[in-house]
Amino acid sequence: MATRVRKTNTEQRILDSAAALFHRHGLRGVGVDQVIAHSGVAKSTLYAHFRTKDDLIAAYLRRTDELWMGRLREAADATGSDPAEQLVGLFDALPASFDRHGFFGCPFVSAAVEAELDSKAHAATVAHTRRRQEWLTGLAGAAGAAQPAALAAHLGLLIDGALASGRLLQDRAVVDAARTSARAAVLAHTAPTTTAA
Amino acid sequence: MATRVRKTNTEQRILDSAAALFHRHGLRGVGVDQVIAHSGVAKSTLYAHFRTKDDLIAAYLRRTDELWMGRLREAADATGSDPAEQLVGLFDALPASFDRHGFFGCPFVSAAVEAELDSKAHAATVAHTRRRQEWLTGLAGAAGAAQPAALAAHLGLLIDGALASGRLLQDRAVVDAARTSARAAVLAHTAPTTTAA
DNA sequence: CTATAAAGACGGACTAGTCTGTCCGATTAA
DNA sequence: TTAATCGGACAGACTAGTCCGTCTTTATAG
Repeated sequence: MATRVRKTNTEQRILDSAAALFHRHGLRGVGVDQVIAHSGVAKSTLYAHFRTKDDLIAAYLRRTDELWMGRLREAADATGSDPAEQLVGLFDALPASFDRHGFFGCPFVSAAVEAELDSKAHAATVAHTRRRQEWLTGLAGAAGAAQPAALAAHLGLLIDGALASGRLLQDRAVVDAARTSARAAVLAHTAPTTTAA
Repeated sequence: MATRVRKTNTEQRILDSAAALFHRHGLRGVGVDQVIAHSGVAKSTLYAHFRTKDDLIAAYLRRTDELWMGRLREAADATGSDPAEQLVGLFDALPASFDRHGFFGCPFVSAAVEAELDSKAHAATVAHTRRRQEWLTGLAGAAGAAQPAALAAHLGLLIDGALASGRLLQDRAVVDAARTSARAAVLAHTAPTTTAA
């Protein structure tokens, strides 16, 4: 028990440092030496918990996926029980992410840029994207969209765009633009009479 | 003259290789040795033309900026002379980019992820983003938008989102979604009666 | 209460390879 | 002659990952 607790603490400490560093400087921009220096952990300890740097990155991305999806769900739920409203409300999670981590964009877009196609890191970004799109597709279906997957793809584009463009423009106002587009897209896809792409 | 031509040829050859490699594997994922191997140029020649790797990256990004802006302008002009139509038509340049280079996303988003804040590469991404937004803002003003800069930011978000999300989802259908949103945004911003964010 | 054993973490040297950037002599062409 | 290029050796810094001896904490047995 006690050992289990300590072990968890160390792993979390490593992952906390990894998250902070990877998010700011990118995956390839951070060496394991920087991670151990930031976390105050011995190199051998890091490698006792993570077999390779790729494994460490994958673990960081998995934890980020959980955090990220949790915030999206929270923001969606906070708007009530109407799925159509939730699809718009989830965008409230974005500015909070800006404040928390700085204007450094979406960790998964960054990872997609930097990870090799055969790495566990790349697999983790694919898994996250799929999870997110499945969730969005489910909500879109509940909202009565004629083509739930198409609406989900549209909303995914708006989420990724808000983070990518927000980083390039260094301006969080793009989040409002994304929400405006999201509302229009949800309306167009759930309109009973008119059919929209 | 002849020397000027040869020099230009060599430089172009290096930049061609750099563009192909950087676009596929990222800035940090490509070493100068790979660039010289791909271009068939001696290392000393590369360093005769570009003082550092950062300079090479910045030159690559400047050339990409010109290419990129050129394609956007072409696609916009191809739709006619109505600025509002042009703002939607420029999205036709996006799928062509997918076909040409593969699903590797926006070079400037990638560069923003990988470049250090004090590098020339980062400065080049900022310059490109600014150029693009100024052009969009001008078009938005000509189209009669109440808040040209806001509409431009909205369209920038859709462009970046289409490329970022297109890469994550590996699906070019997002471009259509982006264009749909763009049309709605242009209409909302240029509607004489209703004021939209 | 004490002795012992196990587990986890520490510190840092070390290997082996990659990276950017420099330098020099030979080659080619105007 | 002069300018551009080539080919490759080279330095120095950085990289991921291994290994080993030591320390501290905790659990257990007597």
